[in-house]
Amino acid sequence: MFLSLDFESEVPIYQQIRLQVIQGIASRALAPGESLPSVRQLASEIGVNLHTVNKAYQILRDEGFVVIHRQRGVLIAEHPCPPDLAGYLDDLKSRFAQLVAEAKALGIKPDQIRKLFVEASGFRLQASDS
Amino acid sequence: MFLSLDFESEVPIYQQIRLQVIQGIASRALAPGESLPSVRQLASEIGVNLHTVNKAYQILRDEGFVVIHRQRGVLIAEHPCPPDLAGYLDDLKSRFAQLVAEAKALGIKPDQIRKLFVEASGFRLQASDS
DNA sequence: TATGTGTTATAGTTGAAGTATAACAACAAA
DNA sequence: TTTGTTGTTATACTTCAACTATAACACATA
Repeated sequence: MFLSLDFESEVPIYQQIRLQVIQGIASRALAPGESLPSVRQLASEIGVNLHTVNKAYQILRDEGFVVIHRQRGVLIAEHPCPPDLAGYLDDLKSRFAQLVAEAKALGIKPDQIRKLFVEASGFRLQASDS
Repeated sequence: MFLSLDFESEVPIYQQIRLQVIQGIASRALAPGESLPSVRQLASEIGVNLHTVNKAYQILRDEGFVVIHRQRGVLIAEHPCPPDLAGYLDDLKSRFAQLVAEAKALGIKPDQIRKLFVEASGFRLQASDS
């Protein structure tokens, strides 16, 4: 599979799995309706326990990224959506604010912060373009 | 002091301290050269152990936010700056990218993501304004 | 019936987070 | 000199998250 794990990282394995599945959805590498490996299959593939993979899948389900059918397995949701949209947007805004505050506190110029955001997001600055 | 801690949070106490000091610097509530409470003083104030506060201070020092003098205590750096600027910028960009990827994967429209970033940062969209 | 899903239960190891005490080194002030 | 304050270090302990290991269960399908 497409996963690359770092067992030395301070980021828990189940979080690394979660993050990369999310990246896969965002980059269209994982399409709606597509099935993920079973918990046992993925666990065996990456050399971790069944429960570690299961934890990642449970969180992805709770967050609205995937749906889980008892026999069909774990599928990318047709239209991924957070259960509490307003709450999610508030939270996302807070996380943006924390990143920006940290950069500001370290003397990074607003122009550069904006530039990093644009590069990271692929968005154009101006509303005139896509 | 200005700290508000949540002992029920999954975010470690030393991280909460760190985050709020950073916010204080970014918001100018904490000025360069200003001194923070001593480890014992702050620990007693918020009802935690000396080592928990010390851990937060050590990290803030390693990240370039504060300087620590053995007797003068902990001071906000005159010009806070990450020890490895290039590495920090790369990391910041990755963190932006992860937030954006997550929002995209959840079907949040680019316009709304951009709007949240603008609101969170206080920046204007266009380069024409400050 | 056999196999492959996710799910649940139990028990154990490892390491981070936090606490509790104590002591040390360095400087400032009484 | 003595006292007090600073950060620092050391040790030991508790609690809990992360992860592992095994086993069993419920459900659907081939």
